[in-house]
Amino acid sequence: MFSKTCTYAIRAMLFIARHAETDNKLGIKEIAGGIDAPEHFIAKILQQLSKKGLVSSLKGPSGGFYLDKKTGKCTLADIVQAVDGDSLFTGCALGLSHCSEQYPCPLHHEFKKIRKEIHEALKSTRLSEFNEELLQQFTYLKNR
Amino acid sequence: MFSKTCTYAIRAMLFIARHAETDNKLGIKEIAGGIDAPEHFIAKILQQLSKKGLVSSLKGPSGGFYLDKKTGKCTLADIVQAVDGDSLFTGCALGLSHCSEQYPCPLHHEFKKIRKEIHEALKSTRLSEFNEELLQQFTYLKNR
DNA sequence: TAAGTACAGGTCTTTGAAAACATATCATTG
DNA sequence: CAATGATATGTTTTCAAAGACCTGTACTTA
Repeated sequence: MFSKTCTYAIRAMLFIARHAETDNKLGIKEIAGGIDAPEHFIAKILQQLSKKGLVSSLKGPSGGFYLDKKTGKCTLADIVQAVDGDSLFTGCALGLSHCSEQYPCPLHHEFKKIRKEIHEALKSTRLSEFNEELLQQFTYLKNR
Repeated sequence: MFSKTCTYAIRAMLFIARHAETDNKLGIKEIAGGIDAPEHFIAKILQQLSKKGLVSSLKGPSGGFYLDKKTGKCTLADIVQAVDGDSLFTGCALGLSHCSEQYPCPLHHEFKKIRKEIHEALKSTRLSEFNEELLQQFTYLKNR
């Protein structure tokens, strides 16, 4: 469903949401260790997200990544779009470039609804909400 | 959503369903030309599907690929599973190996419903049905 | 208080593996 | 034998991953 890069991005952001605040920033090593992801790869992804304003960061000693009031409000849809683009939400399931309402591919109408549901689900989920939810129920981000 | 191989497979099978019958078999060249796919690549995919019994084929002069009563009944879900496996239907959205009902990832419950819908949509669509539908409405399989 | 220095994110380049695509050869059948 | 699917192997492209190096921040210290 998502690209590997995208799943790492989501997991990293969820990890940050759970552990980091303005006065408690997380280093790349901590994040990579916390979600079992390659360090350099997660660094690259987070810098990409930071550039687009989805996560806050600070250089220097005791620096790191964190969420403030602004960045904490970003949705999972924002993350997916920043990493994978919006092909998941708008592209043709069969990869046909000219597929449209007027000239639909055989799967067009079936998948239009499903795509919308996926988009809605991701749009309605803010990182700030996960923060509490994650503390309550048992949800893992590690892969081993 | 699907891999590139998978979209080619679906398009090829839809093309066969529309044009081929037991007494009118389609060669690889015709199929490749009909859906704008690389010839040898589509051959490999169809042989894979043929091996798994999703499409009928015959060697020799005036041979080719076609659908009979048995193969015509296969669903789009069969094709997707044969090519991409069933990771799309069962795998974790975040790629977590231990994600389960008991230890769900943060997206588990949201996506369980969506996955099921995708599976249902693909399962309920038989190639034989598309045959008529395609003849009625204007649906393209080419990409240029 | 202003250089110096260590720390941590940011950028760019290179490597490695896998997916996508192509070529050549073999096997089957009318 | 000729047409056509089956198989095996090779090439290209893409993307995940790693490495080396740059830039900004904050603390130290004379």
